[in-house]
Amino acid sequence: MPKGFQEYRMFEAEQKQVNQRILAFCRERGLPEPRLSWGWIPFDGHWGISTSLFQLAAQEIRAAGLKANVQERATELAEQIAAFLGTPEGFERVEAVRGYLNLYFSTATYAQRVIDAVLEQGINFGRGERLHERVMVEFSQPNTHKAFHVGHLRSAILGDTLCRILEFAGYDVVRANYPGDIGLHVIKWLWNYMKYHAGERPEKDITRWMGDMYAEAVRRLEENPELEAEVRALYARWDQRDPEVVRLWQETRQWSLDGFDEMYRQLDIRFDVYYFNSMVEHPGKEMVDELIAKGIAQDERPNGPVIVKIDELLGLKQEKYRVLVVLRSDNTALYATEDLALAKKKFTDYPDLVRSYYVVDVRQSLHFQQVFKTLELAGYEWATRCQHVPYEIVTLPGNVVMASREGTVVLLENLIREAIQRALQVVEEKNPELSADQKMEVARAVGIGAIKYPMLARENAKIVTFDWQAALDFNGQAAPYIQYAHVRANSILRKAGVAKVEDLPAPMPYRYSLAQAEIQLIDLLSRFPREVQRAAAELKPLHIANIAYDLARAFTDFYNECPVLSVEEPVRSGRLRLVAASRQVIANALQLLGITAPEVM
RNA sequence: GCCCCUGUAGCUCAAUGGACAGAGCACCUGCCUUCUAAGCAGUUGGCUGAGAGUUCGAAUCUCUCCAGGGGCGCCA
Repeated sequence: MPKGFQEYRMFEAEQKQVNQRILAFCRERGLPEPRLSWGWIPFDGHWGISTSLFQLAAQEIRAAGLKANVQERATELAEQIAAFLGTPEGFERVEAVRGYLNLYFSTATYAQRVIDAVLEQGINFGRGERLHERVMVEFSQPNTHKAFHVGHLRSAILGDTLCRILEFAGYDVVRANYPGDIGLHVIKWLWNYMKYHAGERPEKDITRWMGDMYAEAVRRLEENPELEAEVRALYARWDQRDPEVVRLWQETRQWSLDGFDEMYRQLDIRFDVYYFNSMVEHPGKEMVDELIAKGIAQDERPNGPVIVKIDELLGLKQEKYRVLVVLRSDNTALYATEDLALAKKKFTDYPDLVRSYYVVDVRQSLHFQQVFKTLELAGYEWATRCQHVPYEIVTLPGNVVMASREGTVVLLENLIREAIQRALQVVEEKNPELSADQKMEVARAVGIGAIKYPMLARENAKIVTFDWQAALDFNGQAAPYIQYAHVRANSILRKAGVAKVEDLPAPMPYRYSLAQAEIQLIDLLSRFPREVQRAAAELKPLHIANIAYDLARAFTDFYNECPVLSVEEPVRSGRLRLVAASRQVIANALQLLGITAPEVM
């Protein structure tokens, strides 16, 4: 649990006070010290804190060595405690229901507290106190000289959102990219280019062009396997750092990087630092030498590779980490070689990292466990601060894995274009009076949001199945629904002449009787900071996706049931402030998801 | 053979160890002179893969099965 977690509970003080009283109650009756776990009342439209007394009842019965009915005793206790508490300061009502104790907040003051806090803190509502702890998140490791497809999107979106959440939760975050800019795939690409396309340059759709060129190279080599020799020769030239090859590699690599930049820009994803695969090739080999010198790695060259028998070194009887190959028998580097050096480089560049996260496909779990354990064995104290954040892949319907070679890919460029195009059609239909620029702006927000949301609104460990129909469906539980709630809130405020917080009515206690929808909405607003901390602690954007949708739904209920502009004072002012607060928290949640909150739709 | 993940409504997914397991999609029926219908209301839909255990209480924790997916010495 991050430091200061308790502070993110908005009603901590009240809860403590009630806890004290219940403690006094127990002492008075000679009951065991209760261990109460407080939660919110789990019914829509009910607002307050709640605990069960089953545990206390069970404790008591056990301590006394009695055989009694816990359910009945808990019910009794709840009733007795409710009577003992009366109506504590700040609460409106206390009720005992079947072993549960529910304390309802005085909405007049608590509603004001929540709404005022949101409006005062604005874009910072929900932001955790700065922890002065730095973490690095490595994500979106795209291969240059290849296509970028929807399968590659999850690491990019998940990583970006985790960065946003961790930063908001209070961490100093370093966003790292790790492009695969060298390797056999690059050499094949260069070979094809030099032989058949010398001098050509990509005009537009750079990434697609790069991908097509790679596919062409693969096809040529499949059709004429004897050409492999040329590729090997070219790889040798690269290894010698032949100036012509290096120059061409640099130039063409940049084309890919330019293409990626364009996609990152459209997706609103940025990086603080780029580590390139090519940067860690030689340092990795040096680390392998070091491992051999330390007696951790075994050198079987030239008849075998350099390996680390991790289980043996740890003295494990059962296989767990198995054997990691850290260098090929021909002295060429593997991913493992490079990952050793990369991990070290990260901590050399940022010695104060408390965590070094790797947002990478779950299939590489064992690989990372091996690499991190090897580094630990080599005596690097920071090795235990490295952590793999696994996620499941994106497949096509029928559990078809996206693979460029199989032609089973949805190119990101196509998806973005289609999504925006489709969104534009819908805007034309729904809101024809907007200007062309506005329509395009909305279409981008909606199209990109629709792409991102499904990748974030499920467990990291669950496969996302991509299908066009679902991706382009803007109805229901999806980003546009949340964006639409934001737009509706915005619309009310606009009509009320509220352009900024200062235009709102003054802070006020909510003395009028709040509708269920209002209570539900305020309750959710108050939960947002907790969800931020939870998402950060568990590394799960899902929690933010859920609260964002819940907020949108609660606001939509409110919108349908509670008129704002046409209602009498002081209800009008109170609701106006609630609308402004709702808009703010929905916007904050969307911001964490990397989804634009539009003003109009 | 060893290890990891998943199994909840027809489909896609939620659910701080707690109160009647909830949404969306799809299907059906309604609702635009009232703050934007990308919306809302209603109807239908479940022995949470099976079994045991821990617990006052299990979709959630443990174990054993079953089913599906993934990983496991020179792929990335």
